[in-house]
Amino acid sequence: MKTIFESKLLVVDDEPEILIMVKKILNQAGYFQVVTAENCQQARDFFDSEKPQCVILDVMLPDGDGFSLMQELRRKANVPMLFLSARDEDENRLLGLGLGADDYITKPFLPRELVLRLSGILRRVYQPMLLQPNREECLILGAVTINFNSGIVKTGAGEKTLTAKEHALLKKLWENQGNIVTADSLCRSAWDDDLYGYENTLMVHIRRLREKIEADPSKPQYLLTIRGMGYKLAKERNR
Amino acid sequence: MKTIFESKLLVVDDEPEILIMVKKILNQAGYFQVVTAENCQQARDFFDSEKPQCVILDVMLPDGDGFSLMQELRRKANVPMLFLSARDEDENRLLGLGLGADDYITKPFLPRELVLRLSGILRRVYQPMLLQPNREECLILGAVTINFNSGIVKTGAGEKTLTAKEHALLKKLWENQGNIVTADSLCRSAWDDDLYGYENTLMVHIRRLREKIEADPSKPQYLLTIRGMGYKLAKERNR
DNA sequence: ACCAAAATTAAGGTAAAAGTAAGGCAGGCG
DNA sequence: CGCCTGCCTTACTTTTACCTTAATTTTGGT
Repeated sequence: MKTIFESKLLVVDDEPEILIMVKKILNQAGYFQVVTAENCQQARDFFDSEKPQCVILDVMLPDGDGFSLMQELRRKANVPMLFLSARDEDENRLLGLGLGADDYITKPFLPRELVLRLSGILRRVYQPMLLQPNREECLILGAVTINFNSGIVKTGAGEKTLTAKEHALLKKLWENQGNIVTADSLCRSAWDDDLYGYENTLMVHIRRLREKIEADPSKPQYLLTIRGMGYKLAKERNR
Repeated sequence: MKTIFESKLLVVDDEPEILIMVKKILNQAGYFQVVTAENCQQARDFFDSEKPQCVILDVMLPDGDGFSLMQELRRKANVPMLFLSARDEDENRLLGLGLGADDYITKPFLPRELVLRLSGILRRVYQPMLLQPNREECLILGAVTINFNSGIVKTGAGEKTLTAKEHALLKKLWENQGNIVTADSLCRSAWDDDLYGYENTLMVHIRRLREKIEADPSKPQYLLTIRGMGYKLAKERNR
């Protein structure tokens, strides 16, 4: 299962500063891979080529209006769409919601609110059945059990505790279990800003993780290296 | 599956006039069967007996707060929950959304907006199958399945893993499945700059790919050579 | 039958990743 | 306030998996 955390997200707005701001907010949240467009035409092109899992769009665009664009894009793929609007006009808000927008956010908005509303929608849309807040967040790999709530790794031998970085990295891998996760993507989810020289830092952390979850860290069975591509948390015991 | 039109909806608020108003609005909209509660205890009882498909609740309740109530109810059944709040306080809104509320509406609100937001959420939650989220990037060739997310090739015999170059080449071929792809075009998509003496390097990689996806690499059925032109990934099994 | 294009094979090179150890920094505690 | 402890980062060496090269063989079209 893919998670919302690899979601590609298309943001359409004609104000560059808004694009930059939204992109920054969402990159910090680390959940989304953001693509931006400044007008309807760009949006159409990106929508076709990038196949985003969600769209945020302004009501006013230089070459058309957001309402029509939403309807047009929705015909191609029914992904969630959120409006961003400069003015808080009741009429527009009702129109947007009436046309099936998943939310309607007014500028200026709180960065965190944007992230929360967005992840709420994505969570509902893409994992509707899985939603069990407070569920025990456990990853089971053969004889090893990792509890993300407590950060404890239980092996046959005994218990170990995950450090903050290990926790973040392993969670990201878990969220994409079975799929290849790039080093870049891992770093972005575990570090706030860019990590210089991360090539190695990441590896050291991977190594520590392996020491905690693998029987033989030199011959990993779960946390696998995909040379030239990234890392992967195997779904099943490997071999 | 139940449609949204038969949805039972639990509204929890301690102000009777709000309850009456919401009930009236929603009954007029005609979509919902509304059940009301004035405090946490009633809400719990109704929740258990009526099993509503959605809950709207106030933040302030006489015998507890809406946040805790939401978490408690959600543990029982993961239905969408919306907050209604008297004051528009950023902090509370962020808290509510952060705890997983599906929306947070401030009093006073537009009747129509409540209906629209509610039906939007219900539509998303209860008809999620309309979406095709993150479709699995899979190529199926007869008995062989290639998953590009995990980089795994599954055959009747077992599983093999694609290397970075193989991954890039096969993806390019897949994108042009059924059409001839020139050697040059393949190289450009798998290598950064020009590859000198690639004629052969490419062939070696093609060979390796065939070993992974073909039953008999010497008699390819899918990854075909078009002499003098390039390669082609067959759409159907080639005799 | 001839020739060019493509396939095959195996060996060697190389960059990516692993491994190791030491230094640095922050948070907790006396 | 300063020491201590644990975690994170850096720098460097070693290993290895993948890629490339090169030399030979096979194939298919004319």
